[in-house]
Amino acid sequence: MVRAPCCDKMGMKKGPWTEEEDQILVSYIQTHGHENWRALPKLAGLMRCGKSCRLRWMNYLRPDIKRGNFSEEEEEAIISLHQLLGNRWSAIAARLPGRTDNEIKNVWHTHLKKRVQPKEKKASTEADLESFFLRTSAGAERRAGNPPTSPRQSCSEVSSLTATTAGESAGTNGVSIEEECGKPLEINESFWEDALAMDGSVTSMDFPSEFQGSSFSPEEDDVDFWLNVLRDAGDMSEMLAS
DNA sequence: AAGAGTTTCAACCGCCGTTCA
DNA sequence: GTGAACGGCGGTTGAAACTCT
Repeated sequence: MVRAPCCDKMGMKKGPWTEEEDQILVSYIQTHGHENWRALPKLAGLMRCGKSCRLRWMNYLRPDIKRGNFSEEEEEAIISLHQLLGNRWSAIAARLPGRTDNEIKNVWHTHLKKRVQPKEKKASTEADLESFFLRTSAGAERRAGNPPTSPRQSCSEVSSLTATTAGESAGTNGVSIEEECGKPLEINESFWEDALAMDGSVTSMDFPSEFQGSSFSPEEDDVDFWLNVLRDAGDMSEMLAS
């Protein structure tokens, strides 16, 4: 079966947006919102595809968009996040307020990619992931009152870890990291509080050093952030192992 | 000054996951 | 259970701007 195009292409305008089109779109969204992108252009009187309207709004017309060049701190954050998340631009953008996935993707391909040596990148990412998981596992053991485990886990062993979301197997307020031959380790709010309390800062977890800059310090109570990082790191370790 | 080559970035395309009838 | 509709995402394109010769 052939899927229908996202909109009727007949008569739809393409290419750069004019100031007038921008004003129409902004005015319509401010008044009516954007519950249905497909229907929006017709209702607003724009000869544009709904997808085109959404892209224009999301990337350029939203009031919370930060314009202008990226700061050094933002660029460093992108490089660090890219090492961890790969080409998941929307996930990276979610950590940089006011920046869009498209903008980050562009700045990566035009500036930042050149800065990162591919071999060095892979090696450091593996080391960072190993260190990260060692610390998180150790933290859970420590919290459970068990002595630190040894020997060290290899990166391939790390890749056997899987994260499951709260409610699936770890109760109502946590994420569990299940090892292939061990009991589930519960990663919940208390875990992170304990980890943060090790010396009073998130950097004490030995999380990859790039994340320790002041421009990229999540709030200590931002548990969702760390849970997402954990899931993302799990995805990344699988990719590295393959 | 002008043509060629390079860089930048807004926008498009097609795929995927989710929702809903 | 199935397929259409839709939003969202990452890859790619191409015109404009810029730099070099």
